[in-house]
Amino acid sequence: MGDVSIQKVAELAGVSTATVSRALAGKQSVSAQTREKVEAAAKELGYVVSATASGLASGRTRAVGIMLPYLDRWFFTTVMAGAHRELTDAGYDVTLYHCEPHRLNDPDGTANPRRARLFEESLLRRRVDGLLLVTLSLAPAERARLSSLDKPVVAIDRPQPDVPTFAVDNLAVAKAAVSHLLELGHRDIAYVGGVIPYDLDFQVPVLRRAGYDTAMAEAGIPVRPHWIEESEYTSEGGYAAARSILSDREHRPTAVFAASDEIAYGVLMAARELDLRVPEDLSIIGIDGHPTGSVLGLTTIDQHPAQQGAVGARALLHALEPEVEHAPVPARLPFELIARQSTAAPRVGA
Amino acid sequence: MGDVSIQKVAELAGVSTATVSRALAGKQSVSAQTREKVEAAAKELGYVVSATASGLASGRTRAVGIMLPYLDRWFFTTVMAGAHRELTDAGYDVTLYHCEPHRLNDPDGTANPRRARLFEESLLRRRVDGLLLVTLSLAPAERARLSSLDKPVVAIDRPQPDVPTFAVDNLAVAKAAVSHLLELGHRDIAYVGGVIPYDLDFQVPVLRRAGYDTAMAEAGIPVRPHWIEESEYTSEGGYAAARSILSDREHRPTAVFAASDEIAYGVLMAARELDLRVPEDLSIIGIDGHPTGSVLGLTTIDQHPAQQGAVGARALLHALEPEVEHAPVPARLPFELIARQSTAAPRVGA
DNA sequence: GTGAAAGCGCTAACAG
DNA sequence: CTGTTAGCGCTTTCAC
Repeated sequence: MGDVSIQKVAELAGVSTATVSRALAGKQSVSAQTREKVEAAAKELGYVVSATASGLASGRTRAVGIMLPYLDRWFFTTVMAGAHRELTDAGYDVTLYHCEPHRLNDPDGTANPRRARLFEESLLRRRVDGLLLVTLSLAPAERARLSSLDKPVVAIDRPQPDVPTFAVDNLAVAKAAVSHLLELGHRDIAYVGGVIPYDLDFQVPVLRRAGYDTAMAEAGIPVRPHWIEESEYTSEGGYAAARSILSDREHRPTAVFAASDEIAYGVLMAARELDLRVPEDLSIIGIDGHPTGSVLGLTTIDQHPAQQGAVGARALLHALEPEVEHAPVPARLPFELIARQSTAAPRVGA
Repeated sequence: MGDVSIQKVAELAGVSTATVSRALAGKQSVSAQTREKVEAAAKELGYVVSATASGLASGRTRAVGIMLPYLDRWFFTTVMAGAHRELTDAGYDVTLYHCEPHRLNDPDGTANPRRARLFEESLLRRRVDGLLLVTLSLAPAERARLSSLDKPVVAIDRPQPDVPTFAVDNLAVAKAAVSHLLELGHRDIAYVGGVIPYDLDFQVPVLRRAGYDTAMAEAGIPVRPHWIEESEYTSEGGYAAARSILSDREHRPTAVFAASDEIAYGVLMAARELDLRVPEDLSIIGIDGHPTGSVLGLTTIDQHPAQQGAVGARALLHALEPEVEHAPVPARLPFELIARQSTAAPRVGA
């Protein structure tokens, strides 16, 4: 096992290796009868084509790379899982590239040897036919490397110059979150979100913040600077930011819009520590659709990350196999308000 | 770029392709002078060896596979992240295999086409030099397939016959959790844990449960059957189980040992809904070291999953390159009690 | 529709 | 220490 070559299959089927190759690749130019013989022989011998040999001869590896800034964070791995399924269902193997996030003090990522090695070595080994970039910001030199590879690339969640990108409308997502609070009757709404080290171009934070600003402006509500707090995308960050916002008893908001569910968890805990009841004293809404939110009762906007991954994967498959019919790729990714117990109308006179 | 072959490097360096190959592979049998020339030429041309060509010629792909039952759950992806870093630092690429968990009604996994395809196709393409199994239970036929591959395999967190396995001492982990509660003075301790679909052999649940039983027995405390509740390893499962245990006001425990942090979150919420204060009315301890626990104030036993992944990866590297000196592999994986706010001494007369 | 033959780009003896 | 020579196992013209 593992030592069954195409040669053996050819002998057993009584045809040439060329024909075995064609038959097993599903090429049209093989008679039904021959195809059957070949398939039977392959099955009997337990033959499966060698990835390396096939790759060398054809120039196609039947593998794609998924590149992520974090390998252990829910949002990213959920996108990855969605993409992985789509890709493996289409017969591709998946190679995982960890592109460590930029540091703010190293915007080019050039000072990060792992990141440099990824672009200067790993990718150049040409182990994959295409690449899926998840929430990544690339430096110009890195983009140049990618395009020198001359392979299809698709980005998810963060636009890249010259790369087809699929993302939810982050502005609309943020506006929807704030609108939910406004419709409940809130006017004093704080925002916690913001700075992420990997976020070189600050796309998502900027858009979410912009959605907040826009929705508030449209509602004719002036925003108190004190109500806007920066936070990393973690519970700890949200906690610290919320402590700051909520500690001013005079001008305490009645609601908080957190730019992620993880941040919202931190806000939830800060509120509890300050003996603020949720939602009676404070409404909280997050963004993402993180599973723990269901048991914490967090209202959120689910952006269906697995589906985002699947959509990106499908787009890549289209590029990889233009001739094959693939499931269609939606242009706009959907999101969905999930109202739970952390939001309600503000108490009158609060 | 991407079209730079070893030939070009050889010409530029004025040596044969064989020498280029040797020099770049770091073989000893190359003069320092030649090596420098070759490296300079390779660098100038931006040459990186082709993974497929090298793999076909040498029989070694310089890639390893990581196989996981879940691609979107914190514990598994954190193990994966730890392994990934170790592997890429050693120059290997990582291919990700998703081995969908067994269903209880399909213990062999034979009715799952994706899983079948993984073992009957993907792995047989021999894209990787070795395999890391994370928390996986394999059917006999699947194990047979693996060993027919004749490649090194290392398992993490769940023993496989004939496969070197690295895992924390789950019995000791569970005993440590219960001991923590006992030392605080609790005697009425409930257990929530248990059934997982993928857990064919029920290793982890069984061991954690056994740890609970043992610790309780050693303390001479009889266990109330009502205090043992099965749960999936999710917040929802923990919530449901806790509602059941805590609803009996007569025989309510003063502490709950949850077999995972996610379960513990559910217990936390159930307690809150029943107006039980934590830890005054109820102490809760989980297992894992999940990050949200820090902000929720959950006492837990951190089992350092990233480190588990790293250790497994290192063991695999040892097997892959016996000649190379690798970082040592600890025999026993460490764990650590992290006491936070969810545990305290029971109230007197509670 | 099928076979023969020529590589794909590299590595690994084998000489020297 | 280095070059020559065979392949690795498959795919793909090019004939027929």
